[in-house]
Amino acid sequence: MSAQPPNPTEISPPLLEWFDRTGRAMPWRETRDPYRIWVSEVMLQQTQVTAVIPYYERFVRRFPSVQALAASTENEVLALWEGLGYYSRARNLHSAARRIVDDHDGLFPTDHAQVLALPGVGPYTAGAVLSIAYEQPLPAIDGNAERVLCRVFGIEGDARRGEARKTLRRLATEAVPARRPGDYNQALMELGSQVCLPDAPNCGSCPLATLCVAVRSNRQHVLPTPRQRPKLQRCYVAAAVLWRRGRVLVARRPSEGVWAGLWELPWMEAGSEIECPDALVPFLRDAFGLRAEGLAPIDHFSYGVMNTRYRAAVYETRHVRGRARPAQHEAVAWRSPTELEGLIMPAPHRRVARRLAR
DNA sequence: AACGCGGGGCA
DNA sequence: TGCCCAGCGTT
Repeated sequence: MSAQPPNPTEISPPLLEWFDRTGRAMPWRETRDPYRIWVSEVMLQQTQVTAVIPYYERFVRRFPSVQALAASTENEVLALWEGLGYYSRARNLHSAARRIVDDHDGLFPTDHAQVLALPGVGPYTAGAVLSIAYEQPLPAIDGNAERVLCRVFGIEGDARRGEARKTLRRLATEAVPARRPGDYNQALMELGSQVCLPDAPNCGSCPLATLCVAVRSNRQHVLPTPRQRPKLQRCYVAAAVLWRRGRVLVARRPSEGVWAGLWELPWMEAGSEIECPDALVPFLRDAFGLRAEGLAPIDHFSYGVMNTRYRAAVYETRHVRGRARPAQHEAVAWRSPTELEGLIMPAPHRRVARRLAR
């Protein structure tokens, strides 16, 4: 009962027509400047459009050109990135800007291989920037576009691996039109995010419905084939708010690994639900050389990162003795809740800091 | 509170 | 190819 997949060249005309009619206005759609397109594409990685817009506007106002970005310090860039998360994106953006100035005369490269060689730029970002800014007919397959293509062409199997992956890439490449490839790529992603939704696709208003294998075989809900996902891990953490003269202890993480170089509250991981702060006391002694007493619970919340679900408990005390000396951190500091605003902190720690400032 | 998702670096 | 990185919007 398999419907015939469409010819890849049939996709772009109805899609572009739909995009011209319904495409949303976005600040980075007002420009053909490859630098701005690039900044927007990096910000849009794992972050939604509405969250990106204010960050994008602030960023290009502060750094209007690749030269301005390259001339700044990494810390300035991270400060503007604060709140967007996944800070390696900002570090890569900054280091790539320096490379563009040093090696490419300050012009965003037009050569595909040179673009792919920039830190933080992979197949998606390279295709997006080169197609949108330079009209190069390259595909830009993000998660939304992948879902649309799997449904339209009826691609079975995990599209990230094996035969399905090859098929997807071949058809995606053939489907990119020579004219308006950048608009086509944006249209495909926008269709995925606005119409071809994961759970409840709105096929009635989809410009590709008549071509779509999934629609014609009524398999919208089984395509794309779900990926195998590892089982969810659960973790427990306890964080400490240590007060001294109206300030709390924060520590700067090492420059490698998770949350590299960011400031955080003292915290530890535990194998099971933490019922009492007893485990924190020896931890604070070992990691900071501090003797804490009277830790009392003030907050708890949960957050997830990919495959792990964390349950966090926050304890505070004013009874801390000793001079803080970090064993695993690069630095420690005592900061008032207001001063914490100026530090770059990971999302869960920022949450606690904001609570202290209220 | 549970759930589901993404793109790039790197060995 | 498989792990690492380490957040948020939706339900």
